[in-house]
Amino acid sequence: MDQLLLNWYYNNARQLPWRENIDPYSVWLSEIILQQTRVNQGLPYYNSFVEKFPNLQSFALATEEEILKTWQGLGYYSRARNMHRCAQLVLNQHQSVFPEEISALKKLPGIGNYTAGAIASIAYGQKTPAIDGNLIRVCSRILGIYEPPYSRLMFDKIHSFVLELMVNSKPGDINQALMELGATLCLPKNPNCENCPISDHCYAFENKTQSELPLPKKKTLVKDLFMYFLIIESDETIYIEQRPSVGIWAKLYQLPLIESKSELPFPELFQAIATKISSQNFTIVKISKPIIHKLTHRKIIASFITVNLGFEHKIPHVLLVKKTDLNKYPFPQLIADFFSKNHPS
DNA sequence: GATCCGTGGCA
DNA sequence: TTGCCAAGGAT
Repeated sequence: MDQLLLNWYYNNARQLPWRENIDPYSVWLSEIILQQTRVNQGLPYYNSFVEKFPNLQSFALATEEEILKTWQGLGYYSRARNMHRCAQLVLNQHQSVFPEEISALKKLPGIGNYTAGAIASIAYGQKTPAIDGNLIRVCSRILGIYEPPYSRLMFDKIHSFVLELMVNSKPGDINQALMELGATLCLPKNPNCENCPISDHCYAFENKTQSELPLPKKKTLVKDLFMYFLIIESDETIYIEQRPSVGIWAKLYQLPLIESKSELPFPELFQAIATKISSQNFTIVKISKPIIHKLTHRKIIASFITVNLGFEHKIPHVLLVKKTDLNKYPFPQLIADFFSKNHPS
């Protein structure tokens, strides 16, 4: 089965930049970017990172804010912060070379079971399965695994199956071929079994049960979150602030924010604004129609409130910046969208 | 093990 | 329009 799979892979693999010159830094960079992210979405980011930070040293010596700015719009920003810490650790403790041992790789920030396996197998040729969502889907169908996805039992079954495929084949190619199969043919819905090189070996294909494998994941509860952003600006300047170092959009920048788990009635909102800007001397010019911004686990209902400040009042704990400098700060997509519509650079 | 952490494409 | 979920990791 490994030969069928690899023949298909070598003839059908997409040409991707991280597959051209394989080195640990490129593998690491691409694997982190592609966590929970489709190739089409991550590809331009990979190219930007390689251009700005062509090697591990340049990545490690950049500032965290530069990394976050380059990451802006890709989501799951802890990946960017962890990558920066990881690069500095590799630079300072591993002589700028990623370790080969799975156990050592997993100690690095942002590198878990999957990514450690991917780096070890693709960059260093070790016989180590890299089990991601694609392998969960592909292997659960091939083997007919009716276990909860991401359960220990399922990982163990997939691990031993993939290990067998690697006995006489290049491990990095086996992992990538299974992922490529999952990403292009063995899709969650309407899999393209007609073109699958190993459908003759597939339990789900034989039993026509592709649609029920793998078993569905638990749905995450989505809670409402109300955000009231304050637009406090002059012709050339505007107030922004940095978010806390934990939680949603950690360390990114935004307009001064009032946040609530429920909708704020106007009197409470008015009082919250006064508290936020430490002044009663202001007027509300306009409140935008709410914008819905969906995260995995939150439905954000965002309003943008235009506020006129009293004469020469300075707001504590926020930054007064030139609008022409806004492109230097990393913003969440919600805020970046606002600026692109209202302050096109 | 369960929850937190983005964004966007697609049916 | 809504739901699904993608080359997952940290806590």
